[in-house]
Amino acid sequence: MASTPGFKRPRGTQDILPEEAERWRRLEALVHRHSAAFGYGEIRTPVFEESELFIRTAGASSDIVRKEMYTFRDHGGRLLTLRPEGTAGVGRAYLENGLASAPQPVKLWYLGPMFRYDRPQAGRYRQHTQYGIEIFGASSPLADVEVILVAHDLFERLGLTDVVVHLNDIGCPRCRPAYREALVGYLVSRVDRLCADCRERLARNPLRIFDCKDEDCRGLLEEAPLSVEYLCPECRAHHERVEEGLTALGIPFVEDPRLVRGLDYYTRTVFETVHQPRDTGTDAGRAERVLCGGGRYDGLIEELGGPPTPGVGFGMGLERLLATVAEQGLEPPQAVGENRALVFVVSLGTSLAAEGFRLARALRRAGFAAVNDLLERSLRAQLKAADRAGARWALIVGEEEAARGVVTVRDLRSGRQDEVPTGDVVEVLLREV
RNA sequence: GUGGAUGUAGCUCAGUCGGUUAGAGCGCCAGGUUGUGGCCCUGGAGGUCGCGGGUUCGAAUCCCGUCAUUCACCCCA
Repeated sequence: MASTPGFKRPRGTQDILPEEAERWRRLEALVHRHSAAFGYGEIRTPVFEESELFIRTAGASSDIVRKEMYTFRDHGGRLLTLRPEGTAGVGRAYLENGLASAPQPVKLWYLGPMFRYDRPQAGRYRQHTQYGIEIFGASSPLADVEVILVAHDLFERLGLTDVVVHLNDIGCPRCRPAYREALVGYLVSRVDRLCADCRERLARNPLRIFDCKDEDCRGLLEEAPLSVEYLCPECRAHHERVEEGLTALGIPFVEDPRLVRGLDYYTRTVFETVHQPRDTGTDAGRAERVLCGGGRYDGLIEELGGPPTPGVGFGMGLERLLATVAEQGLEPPQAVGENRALVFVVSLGTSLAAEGFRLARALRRAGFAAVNDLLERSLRAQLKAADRAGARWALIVGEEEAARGVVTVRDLRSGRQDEVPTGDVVEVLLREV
């Protein structure tokens, strides 16, 4: 990264240049259409909230709260935090705007930047973009199924295959204590075989031990009690119906009894959608990518001071999604009506520059993309610029044309050109496009 | 927060054992063609060698620190 200028972008952030920005625009447009097609409404909430909101919902013991929040005090002394995830703010907005009294379920989607003070790595940034959906007011497993379906079908629309859902159920406040006790009981008697990290987890958040990559810990966990074995009858039935739903819809999933989530507000269903390339050939070292993570959070709204309200949703990392799409040689689909042929208006000499602007304006009003020369360059240089810009036509206005009230229309693909009366140019091009 | 690798032109990279004006390809600009793009030819612009310090007669090159990128952890999207 050469750095002639004195300023550099902050660590873990990105500049998105025009070519890449176009891919973003297409993906965002697709997300918009896709969400609407499922009947979700867009919600836009602030990028910062009271710090307490995140502490309360994510949990004081979560990594997000312990070390990843961008927190600051404003001039009024308020303690604020750049949002590290989307659900808390949406839940807050749901309550604050009386959506609890709207017809249920309330289905919302959002897209925007999230901030976490992480160490940057492949597919991980301090500012990243998340697309997420939330369903409030639906306790049925059908809602869980739809949430997973929305993600699955988005991947399908992008042409991504090799995507599989990892599914688990971590129970509810009624059955989790018993499970937690069983797990801790199992591990406490074997604490000497746990790695240092896991000993700490044991006290703070024992479920997280399932995330450990240490071989000894993993071996120990082979025999450990699993949350699905301790589900109460209601949770068990819920879990089974989610699986039935996925099966009925042909959504590939695997039971992953060791999948846990980092945030305290999850109940019952937790899932991750993972992309794992089929060819294990060359870059086998590349870790599988978690594109989407989510689950059910029936306690969230109550935690925020609202009425008991079930919720399910997911968050999806768009940087990762875009990177995965690119790796697979795919492009986000173009939106209809997006592509307008580009016309380059060549004007020769200072006296005709205004005519160049006028022609370009007329073309834009007719729906073309049109640019005109701003450097007063030679004909040769302007045509070269037109070529590089990928223009379909060059319109040439020089002394000779101006004197006769015509413009030269050059087709840059074939090299053929004709003179057309100035007033007819737009019509002629419209016929050809 | 931990460990490894890497920082030379806009981009991808050479640069020998420490040696004098730091190079190539691509890209950019101009000319060859005073009104015709792509191909070709010629020329040109563009560099605090990431930054700071140290060793040395002399540092892109060696040492230390720092920042950034990247890979693996922690964790997550």
